[in-house]
Amino acid sequence: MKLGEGVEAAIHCAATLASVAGNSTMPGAALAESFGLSPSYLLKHLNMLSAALILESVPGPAGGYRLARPAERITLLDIVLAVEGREPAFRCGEIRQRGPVKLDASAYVKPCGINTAMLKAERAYRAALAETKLSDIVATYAAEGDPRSLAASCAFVERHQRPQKSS
Amino acid sequence: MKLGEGVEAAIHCAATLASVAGNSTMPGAALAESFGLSPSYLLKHLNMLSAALILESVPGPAGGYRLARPAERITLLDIVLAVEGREPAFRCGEIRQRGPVKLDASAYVKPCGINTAMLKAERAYRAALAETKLSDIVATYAAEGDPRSLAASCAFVERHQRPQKSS
DNA sequence: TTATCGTGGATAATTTTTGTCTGCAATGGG
DNA sequence: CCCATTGCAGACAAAAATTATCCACGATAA
Repeated sequence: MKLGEGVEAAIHCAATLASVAGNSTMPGAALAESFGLSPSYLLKHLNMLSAALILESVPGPAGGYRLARPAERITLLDIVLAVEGREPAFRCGEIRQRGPVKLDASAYVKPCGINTAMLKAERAYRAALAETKLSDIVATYAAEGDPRSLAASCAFVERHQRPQKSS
Repeated sequence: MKLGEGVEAAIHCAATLASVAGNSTMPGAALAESFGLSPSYLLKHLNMLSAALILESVPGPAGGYRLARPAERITLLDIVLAVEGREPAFRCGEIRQRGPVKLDASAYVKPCGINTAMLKAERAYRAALAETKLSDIVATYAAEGDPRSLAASCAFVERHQRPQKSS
C-alpha cells in the first residue's frame, strides 16, 4: 500500500492557496518553486484538482489557481480522491472463482467476505480523511507552526498572488 | 493508493489453511492451483507470511504450510502488514523544507500537520483491519457462502492436506 | 537413493509512477 | 494588433515498483 507523492504536493498546494486573499490566484510555477517540485509534473496534479472542482484555474497572464470553495468545505478526502482516484485500494480479483473447480456463476452472487472486510476498513480510512478540513490544516499550521516558517510562507504568498480584475 | 494483488492471495490462502485439520500442512503449489495463481510468485507471498510468523512451513515431501497460530489470533492487519510492509501509505517527504527559502532546521522540529492528519487516518484503517480475525472470515464464509462453493473448498482441502507425523 | 517440498537469489517482463517536452487556446497589457 | 504569460492536453521518455519465471540448494519422508 502506497500513496503517490502527488498527494503530499496537492495538499500542500491547496493549503497554500487557502491563504491567498479573496479571488486572487497563484501560478502553478510559483507553487512548484515553493516546494521544490518539478513544475511540469505538479501541473498534472493541479489539473486533477481542477477537474475535481477543488481548484479553479484562470488562464492568461495574471492567471493561476485558487480554491474553488472555502477551505472549510474542502476535506483531505476530497484531495486524496482527486489525485489518487476513487477506486478502493483493495480490488477483489475474484480469485475464489479462478480455481480448477468450475462452479456456476450463481454460486458467487454474494460478495466475497474478504472484499467486504477490506472495503469496510477502507471506509474507516476515508471517514477519517473526511473529518479533516483544509481549514483545520491551515489553522493548525498558523497556531503551532514555527513563526519563521509561517512568516516565510506568508511572504511567499504575498509575493506571488495576483489579484483578479472582475470577481 | 493501491494494494498489491498479493494481499488478496495471502488472505485467501490463510483462510484456506485455517480449515486444514490439526497440524497438517498444504503445499504451496496446491494453494496456487486452488486460486489459479502462478505458483512461483505465490511462494514469495507465502514466504513473507512465514517470515512474519503467521504461517509455518515444513520442508520435504509431505511438507507444506500451515497456520502458525489459531485463526482467532490472526487478523487481517497481520496479513496485510506482512505482505505490504509496515511502512505507512503516506510518506511525508518534508517538501515544506524544499522551497527556495532556507530556514534553520530548528524551524521544522514539529511534525508536519499534513503528515499527522494522514497518519491518523491510516491508524483508523489499520484499527479496522485489526478488528477482523481470520476466524471471522472463515466463519462468515461457512455461514453465508454458497453451499456448492463451500463443498468444493472442503473437498479441495481434504484432497491436498497432508498429516504430519510428530506434533 | 530419490522424489517432493520450501528457500533464496538472479533475472526478466510488465505496469505504474514520475518527469519532460511541445503545441495549443485563453487572456491581459502595451 | 501583437506579445508575453498562463493553463491544458497529449505524446513521449525515464525510473521504479510490481509481477512473474527459473534454477540451485538444503531438508526430509518414503
